[in-house]
Amino acid sequence: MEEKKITIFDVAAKAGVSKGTVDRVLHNRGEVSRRSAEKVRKAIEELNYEPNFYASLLATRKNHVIACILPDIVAGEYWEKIRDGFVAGGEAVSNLNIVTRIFHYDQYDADSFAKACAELLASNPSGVVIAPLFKSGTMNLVAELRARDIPYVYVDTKLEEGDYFAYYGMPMYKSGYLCAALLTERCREEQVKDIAVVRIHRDKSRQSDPTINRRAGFNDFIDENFPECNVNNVFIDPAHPETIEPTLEAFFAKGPQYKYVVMFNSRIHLIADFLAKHPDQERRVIGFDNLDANVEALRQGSVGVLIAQHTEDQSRQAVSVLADCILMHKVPANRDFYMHMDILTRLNVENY
Amino acid sequence: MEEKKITIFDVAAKAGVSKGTVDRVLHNRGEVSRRSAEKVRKAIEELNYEPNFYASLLATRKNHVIACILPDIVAGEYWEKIRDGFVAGGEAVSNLNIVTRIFHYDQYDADSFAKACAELLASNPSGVVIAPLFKSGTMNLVAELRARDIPYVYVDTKLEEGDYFAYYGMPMYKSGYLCAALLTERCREEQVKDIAVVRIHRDKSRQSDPTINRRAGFNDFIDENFPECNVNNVFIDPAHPETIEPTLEAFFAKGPQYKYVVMFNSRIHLIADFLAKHPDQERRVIGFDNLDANVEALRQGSVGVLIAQHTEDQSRQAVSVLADCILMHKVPANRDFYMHMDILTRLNVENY
DNA sequence: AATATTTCCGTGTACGGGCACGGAATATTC
DNA sequence: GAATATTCCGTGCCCGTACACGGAAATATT
Repeated sequence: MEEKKITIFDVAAKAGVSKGTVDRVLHNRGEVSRRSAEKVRKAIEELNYEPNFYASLLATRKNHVIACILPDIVAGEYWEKIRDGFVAGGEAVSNLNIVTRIFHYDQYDADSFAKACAELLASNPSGVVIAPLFKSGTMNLVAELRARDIPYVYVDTKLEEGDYFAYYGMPMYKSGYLCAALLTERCREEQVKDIAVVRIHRDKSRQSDPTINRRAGFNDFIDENFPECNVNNVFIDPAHPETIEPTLEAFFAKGPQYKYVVMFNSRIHLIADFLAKHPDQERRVIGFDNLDANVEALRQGSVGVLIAQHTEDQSRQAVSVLADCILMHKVPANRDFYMHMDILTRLNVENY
Repeated sequence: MEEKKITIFDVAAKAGVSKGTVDRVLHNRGEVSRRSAEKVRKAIEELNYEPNFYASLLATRKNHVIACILPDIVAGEYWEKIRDGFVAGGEAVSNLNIVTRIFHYDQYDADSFAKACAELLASNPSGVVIAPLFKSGTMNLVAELRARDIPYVYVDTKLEEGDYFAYYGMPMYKSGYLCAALLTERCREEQVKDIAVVRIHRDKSRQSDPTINRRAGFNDFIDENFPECNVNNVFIDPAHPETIEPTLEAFFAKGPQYKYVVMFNSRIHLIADFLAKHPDQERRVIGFDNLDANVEALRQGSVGVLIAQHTEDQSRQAVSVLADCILMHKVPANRDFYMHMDILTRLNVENY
């Protein structure tokens, strides 16, 4: 319990060198003969020495930078939560001689991403958090980070490459599967005939659909359990808000009576007004993420369930895990962290 | 951004005294004249001085004790999670010259509680976490803590008194209400006629029922939405496991066909075997808390939904908030922290 | 062999605050 | 008014690490 704390002096004595030498070994500052370095490492090992965290903090004058690159923020939308989590994580480590910096890019402009990457690298970070949307740009970035031996953590989405330090995100396929299960739960097969999926109109040449796996999970569940069911898409364009209502109007008017309505991205709030105007006791509506507007729709009743995650935790923990790495060289046991999928209804949304 | 950090020397200089005096004022160690103390306080105020956290950690040799008093642990049951959270919280602050100690008591023996209290007080804690079951014993404890000016935090349950430092727990009434809503969701009134509530046989002279508010919330929802519905209780006695199955057997055999089964404590797993032996597609079973055995029952399908919380977080955060109080005199903005009620099904239990 | 370079490593001080110690100033006692 | 007690407060060392500095030893250069 009350073990004597091993200090750098103990190590120095055991290795037969001075504390300066031990320090040089500890920080790879060079200027140590191979023989001495070996003795020191052995002493550290045997004594099980670990530096006093706070003495280091006190003595060091350098600030580490943890940088984050993510899309421009639109108030109330998804990336704002990622940003908030990053900021919160930054506050938590601000006492530890760590500062955080954020670099934004336009999610529709690959060049802006490259530019943000350059700025990020210029800030000489000791760790990086990446919310990637552009694959090739991200490849370039991580290649450079790898070359500089800077650890990086993906949030939201990861690239399938081997060198990232950690990843935080939602299990997309499973979330779609869960969505379908919740949508149809306690329904017999014959009851579920038509499902309306509201999607975002997007230019496929520019970006891949980040919810594609979620959709796959959804469809698989439906195929397995309701093979007769039709899943019909309607596309809305948030860039032209005035077109949303007419589009929905037309879609819902002409088709069958849709009792099941889903959106796979975080923007179910975009159709909340429409749904509220056409109330239907029987209708089951499910969306994703606890954006304020979505929660409001949940409270109002136009949305029945939100599948949410503690989005902020992704980036908050990313900062935390990077800080641990930078300051104490800690490496997490497993590097893929999947967020829990929370089921939110009007009744349990309160303390979320 | 790069403001010069104010040190104790700056304060001393400004107040025209030595750092020793400033230090005495800072720690209320007395031996300072009213005049000097005033000057020092003024200087601190004006310079907006705050001590360097890590320097003080480095310099101090004293270990603070955070103590926890809670029932004996039965592996896999509720209090184990509270204990684990406390331990985890303790690890998180172990670098901060804080040690944690746990004192157990027999939840059926008020004397053992008093004894544990005495031991706890003898450990001279700087902060205390209390999982209270005995009201009057707890009153005695907190009276003493108050006299000694030791902050204490309730977890799980709180006493209605004014001086606790914080409280972490589940909103019991609401959780019962939510339970009823989930049990009956998407059902028409005429469908819900009979609900089976499985309860624990207990000696009322010894202990009050900790789930009483949850039951109230449940009943209120049912009364509001299904006024014709019968809620029937069956009592099982975990002290005599062999009696459980016959009891249930008899209850379920003679009554109506129960499609709705609920338990308000964390022990739904006790009836999972019975339910598995008498499968019923239509049956809806809801329990509380993500004990391993409960999660297993959820996976197997004998339980449909668990209303869970991050139980460990209660005690983990209790430690954290006490550490902040002890080391930095921080006081949380609001002292009642209600856990979020998570809805767990087979499909989303995985990363919980 | 004398000098210059490089490699290696010990010393000393800074970081900011806790606290023991003892001295000075003031108050109390006889 | 001297002796004693009490109150008050400054000094100095300690905590464990980082790093600048400069010196010694080893190696290279002439």
